[in-house]
Amino acid sequence: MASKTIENYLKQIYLARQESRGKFIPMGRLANLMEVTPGTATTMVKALADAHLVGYEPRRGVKLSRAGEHLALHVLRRHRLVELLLVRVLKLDWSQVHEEAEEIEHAISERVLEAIDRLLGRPVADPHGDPIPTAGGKVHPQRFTSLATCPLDRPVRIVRILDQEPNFLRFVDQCGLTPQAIVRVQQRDPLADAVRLRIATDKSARCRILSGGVAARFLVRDP
Amino acid sequence: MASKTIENYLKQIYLARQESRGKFIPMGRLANLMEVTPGTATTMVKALADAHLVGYEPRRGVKLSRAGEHLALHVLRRHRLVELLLVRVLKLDWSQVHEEAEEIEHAISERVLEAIDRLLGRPVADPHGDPIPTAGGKVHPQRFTSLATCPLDRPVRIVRILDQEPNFLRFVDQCGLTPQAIVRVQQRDPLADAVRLRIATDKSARCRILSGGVAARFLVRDP
DNA sequence: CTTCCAATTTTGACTAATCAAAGTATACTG
DNA sequence: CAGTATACTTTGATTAGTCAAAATTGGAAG
Ligand SMILES: [Mn+2]
Ligand SMILES: [Mn+2]
Ligand SMILES: [Mn+2]
Ligand SMILES: [Mn+2]
Repeated sequence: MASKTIENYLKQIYLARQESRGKFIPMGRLANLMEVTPGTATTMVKALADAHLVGYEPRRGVKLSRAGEHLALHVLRRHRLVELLLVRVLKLDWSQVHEEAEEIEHAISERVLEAIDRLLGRPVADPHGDPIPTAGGKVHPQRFTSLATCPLDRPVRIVRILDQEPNFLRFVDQCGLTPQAIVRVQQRDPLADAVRLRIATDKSARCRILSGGVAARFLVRDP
Repeated sequence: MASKTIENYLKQIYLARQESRGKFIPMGRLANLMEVTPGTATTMVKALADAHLVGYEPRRGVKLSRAGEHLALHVLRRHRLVELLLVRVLKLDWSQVHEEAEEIEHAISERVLEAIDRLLGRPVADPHGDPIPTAGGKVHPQRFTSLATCPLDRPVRIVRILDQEPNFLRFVDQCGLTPQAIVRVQQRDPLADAVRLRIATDKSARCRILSGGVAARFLVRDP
């Protein structure tokens, strides 16, 4: 069995590659994500390479092998199913479940995972809208726009939040910008880097202004 | 935070002292329970003593300090609440939950624990009838007899099984000797070391024969 | 081309947890 | 009481994961 440490490295490498579409993750980036010194990351990655879980090219970076990606997806599946269990069954606040799942994801067996999946009715997304990989290790590729890029003056449905930071999530909750909410972007001001929008379900007709960077963290699709 | 290893040692010391009422647990016994070599147990216990979690007397053994017992009870609380969650909510077989909880008990926070406790309605016993320590670290002292010692020909209620071994628990399930079952001991033969009993809920009026040792693992009280 | 810098790798050291095997003390046994 | 068996402790070594600090390198800037 892969250790907790190994699982965390693989998951982090997987997630890092999602954003920056380049094949290799540089060591400095990985070290930052794992909150270790660069030397530690280098040492660890060489060990992972020996175990054929990653490919490593000195001074270029690291990328997952087939086996490594497979393992990373399993960890991600556990993480996201646990998050959903914590929210739906144990009624924890969605702003907190990421941190909790970070530990629990390493402690549950295939049996327990299957039981959670069954209880929740084979869900396809976690509380933040992040897709849950299948038991076979497949992720349905999402091609969503965001509040920073979607068409103006048309209602769209928020389907995913690309941020796990508790304070940010509490803010999102406050605004009513949670997944499933219907919103309409009214205006974008590129120079001010501002996005003005209205939340359909908010009767008070109040507008919200978000920066472009924040708006980009809300993925949306047609309602 | 205490490591997983430390939590397991403390819990094992606590449980070992329950049975053998002597104050000190000998190193050999602890090493066996922890499935490590005696030298490892000695080394570890000396570290625990330095952290004031146990008292250690060379060649006599180890016992929990106030702080150590407190921590052990917290681990036990997590373990037993997790077991109950797995059985009641996730519908896992009670023969398997002990092993599962053995890992999960180290991964859940106070927040998650409280949520489980709330969801389950502040239960006082786990699926095996083992008492769940309170958040404050108290255990209600149970004074039960067992099928090996209870009066003959009187109905009694099974309240606790002192064994976590999956095969044994499956056998218990099969017989219908699970907690809450009502049984009546018909006869004891000390020489043959045999206990004959009937399960009240079993219409077929079949008898079971258990050895004295096995019978002693079923704690009972008046129905 | 040289020079220099930032990112990376290497080196040496440390902690937690473990084992094998050698040494020691206690308890039993005659 | 001496001799031995058993339980325990000590010693030396190993593995996983980590950091600090020194060494290296690949490229950007002049
Ligand atoms: Mn994690
Ligand atoms: Mn999530
Ligand atoms: Mn455990
Ligand atoms: Mn139990």
